[in-house]
Amino acid sequence: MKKVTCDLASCLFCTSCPDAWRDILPAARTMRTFRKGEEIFAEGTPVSGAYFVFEGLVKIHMAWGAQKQLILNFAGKGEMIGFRGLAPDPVFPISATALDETVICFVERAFFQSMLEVNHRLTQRLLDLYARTLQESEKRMRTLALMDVRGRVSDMLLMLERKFGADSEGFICIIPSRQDLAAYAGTTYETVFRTLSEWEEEKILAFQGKRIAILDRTRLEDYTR
Amino acid sequence: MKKVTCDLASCLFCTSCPDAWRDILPAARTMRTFRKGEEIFAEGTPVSGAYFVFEGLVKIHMAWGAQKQLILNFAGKGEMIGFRGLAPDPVFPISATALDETVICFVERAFFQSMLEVNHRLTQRLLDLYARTLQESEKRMRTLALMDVRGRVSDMLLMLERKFGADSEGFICIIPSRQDLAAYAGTTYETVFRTLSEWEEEKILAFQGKRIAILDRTRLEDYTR
DNA sequence: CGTTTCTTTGAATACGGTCAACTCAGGTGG
DNA sequence: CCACCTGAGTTGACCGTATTCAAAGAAACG
Repeated sequence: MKKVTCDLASCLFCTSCPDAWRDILPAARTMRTFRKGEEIFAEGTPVSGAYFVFEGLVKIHMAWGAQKQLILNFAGKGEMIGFRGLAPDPVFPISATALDETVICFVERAFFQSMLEVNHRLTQRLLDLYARTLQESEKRMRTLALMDVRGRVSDMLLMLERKFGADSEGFICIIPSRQDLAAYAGTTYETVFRTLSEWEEEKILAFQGKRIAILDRTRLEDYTR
Repeated sequence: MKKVTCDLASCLFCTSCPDAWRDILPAARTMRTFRKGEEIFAEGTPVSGAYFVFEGLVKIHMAWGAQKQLILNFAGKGEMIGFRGLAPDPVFPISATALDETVICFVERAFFQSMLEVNHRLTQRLLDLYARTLQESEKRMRTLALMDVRGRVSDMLLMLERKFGADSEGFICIIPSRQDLAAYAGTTYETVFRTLSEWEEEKILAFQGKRIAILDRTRLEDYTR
C-alpha cells in the first residue's frame, strides 16, 4: 500500500465527512487505488484496520457456499467501511470489493483503537454509526425475510435513489451491475431482469442503457407494504 | 412502573452480567414484572430507556403489514434489550414482548446517555455489544436471504441450543411456541411443523411435548451449508 | 473475426405458502 | 354428566412464485 500524506486542506473526503472522522484522518497516511472488481479486504481474514472510501463505489458482501453471495450494502464517497471488524473478534465477517475505480484511505487497527480510548467524540460517533447501521440491518432483515421479490427489488431501487441521488432527468446516479442488484435483493439475475422489464412496461421505471429512473414512486412503494 | 431499590448484593442479574453493566445498575431503581405475552415496549414509540432482562424470556420483533412479523432475537436472563433505541433517532425500531413471566430492570434514557459521557468503560462495552449484535444480524441476513427453509430452521435450532443450553438428556432448555419459531425462521407455522416432524422421522431430532433435542448435529449442520 | 461475456426470453420444475378439514384437549355452562 | 365451544396441533391438496436450465441474440474485447 502506497504511503502518501493526507493533506486535510485538499482532502475532498474530509470536507464531506462527519466532523469526528477528521480527528483520525491525519493519521491515515496510507491510501490506495483499487481497480474495478478488486477486493479491498476479504471475509475471514484478520482485521487490519478501518477503511474510508475517498472516491468510488464499494460493495460490502458475504459469501455462502461456492456460488451464492449476499450484498449487505453499497458504500460511496465519504463512508467508513470495515468498522464491523472492530468487534472483539478481530476477523472480518464480511468482504469489500471495489465496483469502480476506488480510492481508499486506511487507518491501522491499533491506532484506531487507541484513538477510541482517548477521543470521546470519536467513540460517540462510532456508537451512533453502529446504532444506525444495526437499525438498517435489521430493517433489511425483515425485508429479506418477509417480502416477495417485487418488494425486495422495489426496496433496493428506493434505497439506491435515496443514497446516491438522481440526476435532473430522474436517473439514479449509481446503478450496480444486474448481477450485483440480484445479490443485493437476494434473488437471481433472471428474476431481477424480469421484474425490471415488467415495471418498464407498466411505466413505473424508465431505462437508459443500464441506468434506471423511477417514474412512479407511489406504485413502487406499494410493493414494500 | 413500580419503584424498588435494586440491591446489588442480592441482585441475581448483577452476578451474571458483564462487569460494566454494574456501573449503571444501581441507578436501575425501577423494575417490573411482565406477564406472558405482555408487551414491554413497542416499535414506533419514543425510546424511554434501556431494559435489562432480570429473569424470564423476551422476544425482539418487528411487524410487517397487519399479519406478518419477524422475530429478530430472543433475550434471556442477563441480557440488555432496547439498546437499539439509543441511536440518534429516539424511536424504537423494534418491539419487545415477554414470552414468560419476566422481570425487567429499567434505566432512564437520559441517565444512560449521561453515564455514557463519563464512563468510558461502559461506552466501550456498549460498542462491543453493538459490534457483536451487528455481526450476528448480518450473518442472519445472509441466512434469511440465501438459505431454504431447512437451512433457516436448522440454523434456529442450533442457535437456541447454543444460547440457552440443553439439559442432561439433550433437550434444549427453552423452546418458544411453534408460532414464534416460524416467525424467527421467516416461514409459516405449517412449514416449521412439517420440517420438524420430518426430522423426527429421520432421527435427527427428538420430541418431548414441546421440547426438542438435537440427536444428530452433523446432519442438521449440513442444511446450513 | 472469433471468443467471451452479458442480455433476453422461454419452458420446466420445485419449493413453500395458503386453505381447508380433522383431531384432540381443555374449559364452560346448562 | 354431557353438549358445546374454542384454540392449538396435524395433515392433505392445491397452486403461485421464483428458481433453474437452456438457448439464442447482442455487445465487448482481444
